[in-house]
Amino acid sequence: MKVLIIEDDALHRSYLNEAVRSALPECDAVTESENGRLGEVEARKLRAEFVVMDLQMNERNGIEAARTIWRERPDTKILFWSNYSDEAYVRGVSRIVPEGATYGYVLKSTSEERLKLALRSVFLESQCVIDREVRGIQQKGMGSGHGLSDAEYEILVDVALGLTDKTIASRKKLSLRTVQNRLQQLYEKLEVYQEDGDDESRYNLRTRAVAVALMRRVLNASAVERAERDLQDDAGY
Amino acid sequence: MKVLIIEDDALHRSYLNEAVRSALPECDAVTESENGRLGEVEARKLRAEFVVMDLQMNERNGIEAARTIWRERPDTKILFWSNYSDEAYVRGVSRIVPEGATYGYVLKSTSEERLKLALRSVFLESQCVIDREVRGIQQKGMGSGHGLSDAEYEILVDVALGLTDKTIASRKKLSLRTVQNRLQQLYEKLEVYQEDGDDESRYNLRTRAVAVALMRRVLNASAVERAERDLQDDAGY
DNA sequence: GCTTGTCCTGCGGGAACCCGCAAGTCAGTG
DNA sequence: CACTGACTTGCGGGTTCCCGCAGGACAAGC
Repeated sequence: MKVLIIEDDALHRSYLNEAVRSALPECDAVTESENGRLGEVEARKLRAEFVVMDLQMNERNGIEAARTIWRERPDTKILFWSNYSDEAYVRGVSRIVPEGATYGYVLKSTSEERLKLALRSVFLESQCVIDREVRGIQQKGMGSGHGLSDAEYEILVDVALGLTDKTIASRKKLSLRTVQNRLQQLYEKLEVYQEDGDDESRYNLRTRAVAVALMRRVLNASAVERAERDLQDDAGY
Repeated sequence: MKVLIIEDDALHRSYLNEAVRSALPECDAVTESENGRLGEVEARKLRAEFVVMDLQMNERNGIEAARTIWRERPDTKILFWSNYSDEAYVRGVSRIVPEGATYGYVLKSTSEERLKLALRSVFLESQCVIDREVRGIQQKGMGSGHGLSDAEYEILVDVALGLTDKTIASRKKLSLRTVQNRLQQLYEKLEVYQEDGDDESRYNLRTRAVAVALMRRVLNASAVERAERDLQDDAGY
């Protein structure tokens, strides 16, 4: 049994290494990669079945790395080990996990015990392990609360990229008015409405929406970057 | 000599603690705080003269914490120890360092030797130590390159907050046209211009600008949050 | 069948935005 | 002094955005 670790922080990497060795005595080889890009090639080379990785990495984001790893080998078992339970990350992960794949998502703040437990559950028992806090975020997105629906999230991303209504419409094959309708739903969800009080302190709803999304951690820079790359791919087909 | 450590990652915290003790034998007390908010009160309580802190923290960002610490005691010596050299952080720090204060900025990726060296230089010799990589970012901002001037940066932040031209104008005591002029400078600097090719793939310049700024790491979520708080303070004076 | 709810679409207008043109201020320089 | 360059302001118009109103498509339920 071989395990691949992808993590750009040296301290965390060695901590993970130790945790893996101690939690999985049946593991006879642990390989380390320092970022997403290297991790991808390493995974390909090793034909890795078991991966534990960070999400926020400089060179290449964990989500992108996981996406290509899973694309090449959908039955890879991946345990995400992240600092944050931001909606942007959680949503990013659930967007790319293939049908029936097993994975885990634990926070770096959890105890060593739980980390080891998660390693065993995910790798040996093929059981999905999601930190309760992360779970909460996930539910909120789906539930009736002030979470965004998929349609709303997609338009949010397009707006955050800086596209015009018209461009979004043609990309998504919708009429202009429909796009604008969804935008209005988005504005309601994000509570970006003008306090009808005095004249001052009015917002540009469009940019205000992305500001609020950023502050609520619904969106983050890497989500925008991923979307940007998809956009470029689209354009230069 | 007492040193205060503010860092929310447990591993990094204990690593720092060890580094401080070994680099500064004259240090007889090391205190740890797990986030910016707690760090502020601890600094006040201890009347700390020597602080080493992370920048990116959940509860309260390092920049905000440093700002209040320096406001109460401008001669505090602070060593920032961060994962990133993003322009947003670097600019955020240089914005708040008081006249004549001594501080340092080293990346977490540097070797233990250099960290210890920085600790001694900043705390004992009152010498500013800035990682060469960080230095590079700093220069780029000032220099003639495609860095943003202060005026441009400020308007970028206001736009990213979602304010309208008119609101920005009245806040900054400028005419509407001036604001729009600065916006155009900003668009040039960020190279946000329509490829005059076909009709499709046009951008909404305003939101596109913040997208580009995010991707270039000129801006990040915490910068927006700081600005938002300042804005609220302004409004509810 | 009728109703109710949800989603897409068109029209139209008022506001905001993007931006070229021109004129004015103010500093520094020959 | 005139001249250049950087910054500010006003005007005007073409475009995009925000959004109310109204109509149509489709599914679910009394």
